[in-house]
Amino acid sequence: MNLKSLNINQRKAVEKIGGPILVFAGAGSGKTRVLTYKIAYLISEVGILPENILAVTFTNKAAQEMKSRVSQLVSSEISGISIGTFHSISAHILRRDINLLGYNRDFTIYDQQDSKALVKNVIKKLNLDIKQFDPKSMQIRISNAKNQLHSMKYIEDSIENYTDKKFHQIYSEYQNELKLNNSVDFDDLLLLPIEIFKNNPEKLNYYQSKYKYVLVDEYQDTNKPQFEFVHLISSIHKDIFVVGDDDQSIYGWRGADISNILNFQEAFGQSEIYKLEQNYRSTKNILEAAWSVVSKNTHRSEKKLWTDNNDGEKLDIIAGFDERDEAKKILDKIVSNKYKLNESSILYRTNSQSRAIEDELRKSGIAYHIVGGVKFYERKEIKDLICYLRVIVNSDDSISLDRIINFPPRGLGVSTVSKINEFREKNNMSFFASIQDCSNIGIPDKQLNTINDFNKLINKYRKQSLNEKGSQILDNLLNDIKLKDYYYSQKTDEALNRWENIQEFLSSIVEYESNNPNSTLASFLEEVSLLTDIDKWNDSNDAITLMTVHSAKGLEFDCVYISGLEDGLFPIVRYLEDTDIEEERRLFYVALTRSKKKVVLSYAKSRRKFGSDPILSVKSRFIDDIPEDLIYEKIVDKSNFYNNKVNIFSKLSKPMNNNIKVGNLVEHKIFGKGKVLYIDGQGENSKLTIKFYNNVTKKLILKYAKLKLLKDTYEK
DNA sequence: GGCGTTTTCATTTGT
DNA sequence: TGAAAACGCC
Repeated sequence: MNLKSLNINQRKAVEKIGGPILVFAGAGSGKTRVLTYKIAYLISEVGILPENILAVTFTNKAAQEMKSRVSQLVSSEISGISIGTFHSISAHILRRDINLLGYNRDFTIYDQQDSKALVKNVIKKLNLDIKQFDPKSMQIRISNAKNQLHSMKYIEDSIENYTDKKFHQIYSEYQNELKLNNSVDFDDLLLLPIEIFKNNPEKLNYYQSKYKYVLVDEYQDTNKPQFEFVHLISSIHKDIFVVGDDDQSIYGWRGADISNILNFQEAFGQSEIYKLEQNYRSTKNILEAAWSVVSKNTHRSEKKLWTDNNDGEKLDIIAGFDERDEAKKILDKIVSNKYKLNESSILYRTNSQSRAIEDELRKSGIAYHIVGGVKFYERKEIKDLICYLRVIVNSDDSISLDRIINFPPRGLGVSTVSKINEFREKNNMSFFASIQDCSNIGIPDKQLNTINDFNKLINKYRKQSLNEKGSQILDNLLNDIKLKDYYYSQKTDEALNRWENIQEFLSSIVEYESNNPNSTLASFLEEVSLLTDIDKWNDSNDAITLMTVHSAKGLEFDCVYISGLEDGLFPIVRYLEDTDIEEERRLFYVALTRSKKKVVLSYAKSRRKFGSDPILSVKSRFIDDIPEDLIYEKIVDKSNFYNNKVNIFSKLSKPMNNNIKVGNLVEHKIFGKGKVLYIDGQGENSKLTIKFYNNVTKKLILKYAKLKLLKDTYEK
């Protein structure tokens, strides 16, 4: 095999066989190339069969690309190879073996919305106050516990107060309910295979000998369960090859554990480490800017990217008066630039920032596509149909059943449903099982008849699903439940639009079936829950791409616009305590290193948050970290327009009665004394985050809060 | 008891 | 801005 196109370190990493290998691969250093060549080398030079290789990528799209590149290199059939994300690989293992844990193979995969709904049901079932135990934060806490591999026993042992105690109850009941529903959440997808391996040595043994060589991409973003998974599979043969870059670790909030990569050697034993430090992607100026940011971090492995590329263009900085003006100025840049639209991307920290930019793009007629945000399959009208399909495949799935039992409205409201729920809780049975036989629990005849009709409908489709295609089932179902009439009768644009989306959904399942001839309805549902926007994205259309920095990981563009560079937004701050500034810096580093040729940084001097009055903002400290000599042009708003607006602001700000700063001790009429943790914006509209002495944290608008400043000293 | 309408309230990032 | 909860009408 010809390895001439690899540099010396890349080549060493590819040719080294036997034992654990860690490749530190900086941004743009040819990481994908190394992985692709490594797999091809294993197949064509070492003689390992494709079906004995497990390669884990970060997105499904990356998996597809890697597969097709490898097959080009080896010129032989590789369809037996396992390439995919942790979640899709785990899902496949569970489809085969989940019965060992007492679930059945038709299990549903719950997204966070479903999980939250289940947590909420559990809280209600345990008669706890929904205000005191917020379903969303309980769900996050459960997810964190799972990502930390905390066992139920551990959680029980570390109960310190009432909240902990109730949390333990909620978590444990949540897990019971999941099983009763024959459903798994995203975290279970990773945890259950590990449980299978631990309880069934012969299964572990099977996968250990099936996957003789294990490769992991983006290793810096693996969490504890993912580590455990690959560690178990490779623990005998130790043939594991991981690639990553600690500087690009941006998923700490999701449990990604940077020590996985930093402690690789300790975990896997005697191993080889290679460093790829030559960057082939970006100009010197971009790399230097990126370096000036990330080198401020203290927790990182020592390395510095370099490049043979030329200096290239310097960076531009744009400041808009507000988010709309920022967007307009970005558009001006896009128009005057020489870079192609499909080689350009506008990045932001939060999805909500896309709106202002989208509006301006639409006005000026520039083509764009947007990745992320509210996903297609999460739209209400689509999710409703998915829930029908889920119930048809897995009738134990109560969360989905709950969603469709009265959609479209058929006269089964809250009181009927809660009667059924009481009944099923008493008998610890699934929702569907309880509607089979609920004639003696005080439901009026009218509703009872409706339930029977609904029951017949579902059973009809359960039978159909055994030999009909999913697309056919969906088509029949749409007619049966008269959805078209339902939406058309509303006579609103929104309803018509929803019906159009449903048509699109129908064609997506048709397309899926033609691409996957042996597919089932269950496999379609699995794909739907694991596929992300980025997996479907392609840059072939002549359109600019809008997405979050997180979504842009692994991608590259000629020209990258990084917008919303304001303190508090990027780096983002909620509560001072839980902001990981180093991770924010890495995120900015990832954003910069997406660019090959040109970087444009932008911020707005004021910004509206969900339609409210504008709040003055301050330019990001990250901009100040970049040396002046790397900046070409600063387009700062000096127009009268801006100055006028500023005057308006200063007028508004006049009645400001005090100068409250972060760290000050203040007193509120109702909440009492507290410490100012964070101030969002400036002037009387600024929003203060205050932690009061009763341990309650509140966000208050300065002009309404009527705070008394008690102590004007900074506390650490 | 169901269902449409009004009000509230919350926003990082995503498999 | 948009979804979920609370409200109030049939």
